[in-house]
Amino acid sequence: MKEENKHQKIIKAAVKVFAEKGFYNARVSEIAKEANVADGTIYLYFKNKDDILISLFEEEFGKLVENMRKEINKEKDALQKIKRFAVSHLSFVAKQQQLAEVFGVEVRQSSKFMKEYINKPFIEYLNLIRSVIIEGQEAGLIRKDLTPGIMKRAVFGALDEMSRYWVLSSKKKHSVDEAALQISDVFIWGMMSEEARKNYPWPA
Amino acid sequence: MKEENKHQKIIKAAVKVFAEKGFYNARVSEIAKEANVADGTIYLYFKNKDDILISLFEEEFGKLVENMRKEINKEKDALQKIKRFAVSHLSFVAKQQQLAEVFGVEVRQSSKFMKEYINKPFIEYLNLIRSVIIEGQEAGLIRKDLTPGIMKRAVFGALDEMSRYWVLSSKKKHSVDEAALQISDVFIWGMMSEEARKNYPWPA
Amino acid sequence: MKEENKHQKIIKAAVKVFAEKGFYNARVSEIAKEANVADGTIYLYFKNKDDILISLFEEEFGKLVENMRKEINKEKDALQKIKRFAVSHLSFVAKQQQLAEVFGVEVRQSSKFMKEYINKPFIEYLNLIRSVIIEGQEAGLIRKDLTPGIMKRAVFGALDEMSRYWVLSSKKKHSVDEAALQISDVFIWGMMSEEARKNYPWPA
Amino acid sequence: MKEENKHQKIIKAAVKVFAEKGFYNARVSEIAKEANVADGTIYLYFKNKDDILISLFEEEFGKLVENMRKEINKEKDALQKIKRFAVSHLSFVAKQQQLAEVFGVEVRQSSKFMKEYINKPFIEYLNLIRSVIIEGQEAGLIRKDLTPGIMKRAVFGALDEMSRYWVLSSKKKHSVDEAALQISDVFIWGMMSEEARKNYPWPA
DNA sequence: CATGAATGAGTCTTCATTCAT
DNA sequence: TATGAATGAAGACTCATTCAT
Repeated sequence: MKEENKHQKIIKAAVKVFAEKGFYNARVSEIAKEANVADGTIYLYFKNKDDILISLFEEEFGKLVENMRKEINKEKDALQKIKRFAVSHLSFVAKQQQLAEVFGVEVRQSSKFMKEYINKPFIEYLNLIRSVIIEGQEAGLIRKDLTPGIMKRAVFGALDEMSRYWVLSSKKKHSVDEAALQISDVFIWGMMSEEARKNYPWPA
Repeated sequence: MKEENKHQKIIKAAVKVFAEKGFYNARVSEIAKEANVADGTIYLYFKNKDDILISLFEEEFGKLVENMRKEINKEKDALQKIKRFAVSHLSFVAKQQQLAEVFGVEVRQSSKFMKEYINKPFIEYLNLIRSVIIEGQEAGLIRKDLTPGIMKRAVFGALDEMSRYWVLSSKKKHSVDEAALQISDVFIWGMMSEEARKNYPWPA
Repeated sequence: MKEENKHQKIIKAAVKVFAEKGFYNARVSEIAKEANVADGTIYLYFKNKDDILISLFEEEFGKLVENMRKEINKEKDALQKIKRFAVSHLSFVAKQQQLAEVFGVEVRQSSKFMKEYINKPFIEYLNLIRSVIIEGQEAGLIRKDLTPGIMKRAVFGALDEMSRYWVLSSKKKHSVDEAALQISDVFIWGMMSEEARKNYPWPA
Repeated sequence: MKEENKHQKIIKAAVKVFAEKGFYNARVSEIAKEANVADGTIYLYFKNKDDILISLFEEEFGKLVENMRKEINKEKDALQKIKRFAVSHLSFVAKQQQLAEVFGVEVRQSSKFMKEYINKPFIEYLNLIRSVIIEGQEAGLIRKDLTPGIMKRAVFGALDEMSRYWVLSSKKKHSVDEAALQISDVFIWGMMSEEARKNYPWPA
């Protein structure tokens, strides 16, 4: 039982340190210490500091995407899927604060070079929402005048801004669940087509 | 007038360089070159590199807040104010891409220390939305079950994510105006109270 | 009188440190200390450690070539020029031990990449001998069956090996002058054409 | 016989890697890979990286000395021995390029500490020439005014510079044999005593 | 006020060497 | 003996900041 996989140990340590300090203020040596390995060991598993962040994204964001895909498929109805997305997203944030913090910050700030690698899984994540919206439009539940590419960003942005607040503030005035419900509710009623509004079973 | 205020010149240069490289990859010497001053001159006007970003925020974000306050006050109705906010916000992004990019990225990534200074004007900006929502709730236009503190973040987040896309992507598939309208429309219909929905003059 | 040119100061310090430790065992920080500048200052004048060595070669070896060109032109006769070359070469070695040591060692060992830059002035130096030999052959003083490209290396190699011994050994059994005379004498008599041997004024 | 002595396997691999990269740019792990052993195995056979080079010298240069001793003893006459030395030396270089490259470079560049060990066999090699010269002087074939300690270096240096060129250049304009003959010829005629010159059977 | 050459603390990264298996 | 994952000391280089002019 040699110890848990070292690659994982380092990723986990990096999440912690990146969350605390941000990528640029994180020291490789601190990640090493956090992971209980020597500095040099990091470089047996990662090409360089950038590569730690990139790998972290590919692997962890990948898991997140897969997980979310399963979550929303538990719902039949596109509008319910949006609600489920909101709840799952914020629940992930609540459970994995540090990881969420890293995702939230680094998706935005990393250098142009890294963005290329980092955005791939992120776009996939966004496109989960896009698919749901298209599905809803085809089913007549969602207004057809709304551009899915705009809406996916609106929905994600609303949730993400909320989670950023939640993650950073120590106060946590609003419970995450409550936020998820309010936000998804507004989007559902805002995007719902005229006819769906008549037939849709209350409450959203 | 050639000898424009040097403080301003440096801020302007910093906006450009921060937008291009991000704060951590920006070199003070590059800002100096862009501003046509010597490296040392920067330190006559700013305490250090952090201080450039902080000042930039305080001053430029301050202007933005003031401007937005005027903009939304051109509308009487809270729902229209929200639409105006969306349009003005994205129009600012379109006109001042670099500044918007700096705002968008650095609000999130800057070190905990700086965040304190940077968040102040940002919170003010968010609270413009909050006030509008409260105003709308008091006027019976907006559902009272929605928490203004959540909704301000939802609205801002939706717009911000959109603008981030717009700023970074070179494709610009969706016109900013179109995005502003769709997003505000969804929020308006989503947040509108039952009774307002009956009386509210079409279109939103 | 701000202090002597810093570029020169660093080169001079590098010669000393490279001579003592060799390029690979030389520490940039030691060169800096020897030159009485900060570590970072080195990088204002040189791209990197390699560049110090390359510049050193280009500049100092360049001077050496020019100097030697003048020296041998003081003689009319190709055979005398060879003697003059030998004497001047070893006299340079004696006067500039450290520089000679760096030249001698690094011409050979530097990485293939640097060799490109380092060999240029070295080849020029070798070709001074080549020209003299060709000149001697044309004047009928030197055997025509000898390939100048081979002989230039033989003459240089003989002197260089001698100087290496002289520079490294602390004993210095043989005076440099004596060595220069013996070596050039052997080459002169060995390369001299049959007819020159009859007419050539004694001693060589 | 597959399981060749591992010590030998490592030396052989080191020759290849040192020749390609030079001692300082050679990686122990690369030698290990080339030798098909684990990194750690190297340290079962050698104290450290330095020790690989030192052993390599002692063993391989030792062989070279022995071999050369036999070669020159095939000739009776000191002048012929010099020719034989030249031809054998360059023929060795041609046949064992990599080893020659390592010898040529590392004799010069290795750190002062290693030089001690490395020079021993090298001095022995040089002294083969010295003995021949003394023998020639005693036999009246070689001028008595020449210092054997100088001449041994001149002869070796001339050949070595030639071989360095031959090993490094890809062009190989001059055949090695031709070079050996020209160089030894010049030395023979240059060192030959007056009286030998009258009686010595042509051609040299 | 302005300059920009100089500083040197701070970090990533490499790689010879070790040691548990 | 043999392995090769792990170590951590060491060094090149960067860049925010200072200060003599």
